[in-house]
Amino acid sequence: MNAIARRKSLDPGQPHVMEGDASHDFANVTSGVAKLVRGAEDGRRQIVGLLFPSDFIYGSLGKSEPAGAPHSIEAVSSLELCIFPRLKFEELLRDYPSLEFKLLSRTLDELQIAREWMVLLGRKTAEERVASFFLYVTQKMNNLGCQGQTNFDLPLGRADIADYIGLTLETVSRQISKLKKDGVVGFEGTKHVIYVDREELEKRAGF
Amino acid sequence: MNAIARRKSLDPGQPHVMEGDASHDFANVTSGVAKLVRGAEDGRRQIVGLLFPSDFIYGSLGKSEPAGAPHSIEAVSSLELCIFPRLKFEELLRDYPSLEFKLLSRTLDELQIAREWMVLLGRKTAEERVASFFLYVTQKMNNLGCQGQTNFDLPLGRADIADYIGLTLETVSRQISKLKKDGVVGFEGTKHVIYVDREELEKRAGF
DNA sequence: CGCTTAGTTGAAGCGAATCAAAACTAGTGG
DNA sequence: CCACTAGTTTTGATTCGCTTCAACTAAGCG
Repeated sequence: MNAIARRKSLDPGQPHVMEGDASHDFANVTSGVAKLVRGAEDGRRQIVGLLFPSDFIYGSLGKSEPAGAPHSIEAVSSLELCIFPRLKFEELLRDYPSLEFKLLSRTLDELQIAREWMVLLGRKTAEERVASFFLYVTQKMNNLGCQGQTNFDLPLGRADIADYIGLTLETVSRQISKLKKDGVVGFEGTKHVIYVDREELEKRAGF
Repeated sequence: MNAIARRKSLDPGQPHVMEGDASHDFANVTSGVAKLVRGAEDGRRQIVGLLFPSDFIYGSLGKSEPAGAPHSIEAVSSLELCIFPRLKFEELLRDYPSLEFKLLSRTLDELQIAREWMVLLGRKTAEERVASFFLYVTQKMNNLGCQGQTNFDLPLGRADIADYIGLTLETVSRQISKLKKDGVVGFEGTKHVIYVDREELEKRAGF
């Protein structure tokens, strides 16, 4: 597996793939966080997913003429990727069925997350969205760093959070201020989280 | 494949799976349309996906202790399913790699659609949402019935459309009225579409 | 036909967006 | 170490698009 892999490093903000690019290869995030972004000419943006270490980036599978990438992939923090050329990767899938099964299982998880987010974007209030976001991030952080550590940096700035949960950055800021005032989350500076009341967040996150 | 399949028929409105149900088997839609629904106690609902003939229903793959279903699956019109018991189906996947590959490919398509919908729910205006919905449905209908036929029944009523695109049914109704008035779509009754100006719809659908 | 459900239309209210400005952070170089 | 600048975050005032509430109309069905 390592034999066919190529490494790539990206600085914060740099794109790995641009919307519409003829695409491409598969990859694996080994360190850092990336965002999947869809943007309009008029400035509107929607983040459709975050990639954490161990997450996959899918090329266009089995398509003879790969379509343009549906969204850009950009580094949020310093990002390390492990890239697999498309054809080589598909060979690999054929040769190692357990790898393909794993990939299918992961993809179903991603689909589940996307649908969860559809509920958030379609039906939740501003407060519920922000609370849900905090729950999602703390869960991710715990899975990675393992264990109940409520002490980590938010992977996104206010503007990116807004684009992820379908609000404006002003509304996000106001809701975070409210959570701070109510003692539901604690901050050190603007990005570093030092305290989280998970139970209260769940109450405020809605369904 | 047919050897392990069981058939099931559902009337409009009937559930195949309820939210939270211990789940389950895999299935294939052979006829009709189904909706995937997530609902809150306070009445809010979000449809996170539609299933047309040939679409798959996923059970909990490879999980030793299947989690509760994240959303219910309900018949929209008369629905015919082909059901495969979970363990049998997983055997099948092991024995026929090409089936698994196909399934992976389909799942990636579903993920793409879900993310497209995240953009709609997070950033589009009411008019853009309704236009996008019409484009989506006409495309689906053409794929199924094949060829440029702009003559079909909407698979959903106003309330379900609203729950699919994250609006209220009143707003949906107003936007459809506007499209009719502007000659972008034509109706016979309230559900039967007899004319669609695809180009104009695309203009109004936003990004 | 009456009856029930689904869809349309109107008026008023509200939550989040927008517009605007101040406060805070972080980097840079004197 | 501090002043200076550019970018981010917070806070405030106002506006606007969609929701809500309400009444009416059309369509499907025993």
